[in-house]
Amino acid sequence: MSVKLTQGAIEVKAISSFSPAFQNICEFPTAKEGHTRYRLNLSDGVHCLSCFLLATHLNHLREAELLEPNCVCVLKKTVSSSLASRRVVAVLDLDVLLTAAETGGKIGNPAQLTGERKTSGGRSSLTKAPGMASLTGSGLGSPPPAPSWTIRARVTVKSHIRTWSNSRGEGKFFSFDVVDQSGEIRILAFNKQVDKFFPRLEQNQVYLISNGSLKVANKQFTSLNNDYEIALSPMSRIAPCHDGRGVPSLRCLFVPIAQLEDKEPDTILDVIGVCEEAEDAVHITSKAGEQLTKRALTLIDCSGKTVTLTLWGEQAQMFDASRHPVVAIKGARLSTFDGRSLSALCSTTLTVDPDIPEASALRAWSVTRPPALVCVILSRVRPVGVGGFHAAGVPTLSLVRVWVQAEDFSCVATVIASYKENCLYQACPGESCYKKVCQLDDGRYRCDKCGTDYPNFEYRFMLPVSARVNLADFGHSVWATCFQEAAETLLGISADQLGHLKETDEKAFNKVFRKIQYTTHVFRSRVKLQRYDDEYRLKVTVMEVLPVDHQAYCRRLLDNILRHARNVFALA
DNA sequence: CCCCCCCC
Repeated sequence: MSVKLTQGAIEVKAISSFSPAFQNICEFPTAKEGHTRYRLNLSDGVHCLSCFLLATHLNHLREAELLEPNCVCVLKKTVSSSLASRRVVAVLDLDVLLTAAETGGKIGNPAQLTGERKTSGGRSSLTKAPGMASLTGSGLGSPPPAPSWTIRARVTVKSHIRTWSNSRGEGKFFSFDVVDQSGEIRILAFNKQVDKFFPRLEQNQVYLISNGSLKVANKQFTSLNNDYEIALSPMSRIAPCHDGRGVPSLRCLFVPIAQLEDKEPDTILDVIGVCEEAEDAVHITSKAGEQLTKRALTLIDCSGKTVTLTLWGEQAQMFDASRHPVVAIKGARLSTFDGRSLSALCSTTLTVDPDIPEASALRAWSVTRPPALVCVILSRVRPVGVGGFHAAGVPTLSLVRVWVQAEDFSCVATVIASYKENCLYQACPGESCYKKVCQLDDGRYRCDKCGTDYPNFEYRFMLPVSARVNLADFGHSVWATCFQEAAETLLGISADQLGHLKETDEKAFNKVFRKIQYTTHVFRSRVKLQRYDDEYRLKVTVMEVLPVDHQAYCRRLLDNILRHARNVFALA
């Protein structure tokens, strides 16, 4: 097997416009704040250049020894730029065409180029700017070179102007977050730059931004996926850019709700979930005597876990909780209240029904899941012991919740247990009464509801069944009660006949129950949340037991989905 | 150079 290197490609500036094949000569790992980045020295057979920076999401290639010296790879996606008069090519995607063993050594005798340029300019992107700074070696101790990049990025959130006064002086400040296709970064403005830039910037607009200086970001105060921030200087320029094509609107790194309990308190993080419940906005007075408006939302995600998110001020008032929207929250603070909960900050971005795959997945999940899904409310889990962590991560108190739109639902479930004791009761024989009767001393049966004594009674069912519901990504067992018709269908015997067996043939009676164990049916059920003192319990009643006819079940499921979708999207 | 962000 042989492959041709793309001779001459190393010298081409517009390397990102095609997919050259290069041989890997060697790589240099660089460690920065715990992250390893690999710089590659690549050869086109004539020249080699060590300006190729492997995107960290490709580190596994190197670490799995797929990208070893002498292998040949094709660069499928790159972004070129030059910062500080030095060329850098970020490698975002590559395929290894030939392994080192297959090439059998270095191809040709390539001459090493330095990648330095006399002129520089062009457009940079957000992930590369920091990479550049580390590659030029202009770290602490030497003055940074004059920055010459321009980024085209969208403002996702803009802070208000804040003034400060402390031992280090006083001044005013605002910041804004921007995204482009490569990443995100926070941009800071102090004092004169506040006056100059604050009025020009609008959320969601795209700008060309140049001439700022990079500084290391304090991760304690941001959820942005960038180790750096840009501070604007008097030389900085910001111009509106009317071509926003390809510039995304928001970048989030969502933490599943179930994982919030593993995160450090006070972390700033991103969460997405369906707004299951929303309190009304309420006015409160803070400890500092400030009048505040707050509103608590309950978010739920595919894990079935929920978390409380508190919104403040305008965000609390403006939020429309009807129709249970998907809520993406970027940069909320994790607190330890009630186990774990979230609080929005001024810099928090809240997006309702965002046009992102995570939202579609949640939406699909929320309309198809059975309404009786049992949820542990993470926010109600009280920490045990010190430090706010749960003993062995086990929730000590959990409540069950019913999906707020609870109503009839159908699911396929398998019987795993049933109670034969007391599954039959002696019911009033009066028409459609069904009230339990008491035997009198004279052998007759009294119905308190009808106020009548009868010579006989009718056996009727009140059959508790534990059924396991299995859907794509979860399994729950639920105790449900089958009344007359449902129980007769399930057991395949009338209450009268079973009552007769109970009195005459215990073996045959027991067999009826053994026979239904591990059988699978469609259960059309009704669910209610009932409160017993301090405890909530789900009350599930089986309305109808149907054979598992997959075609019919799918139709029913589809009806369910459509019905829920109509509720959710308020379609006609 | 900010870093406050509330209430149960």
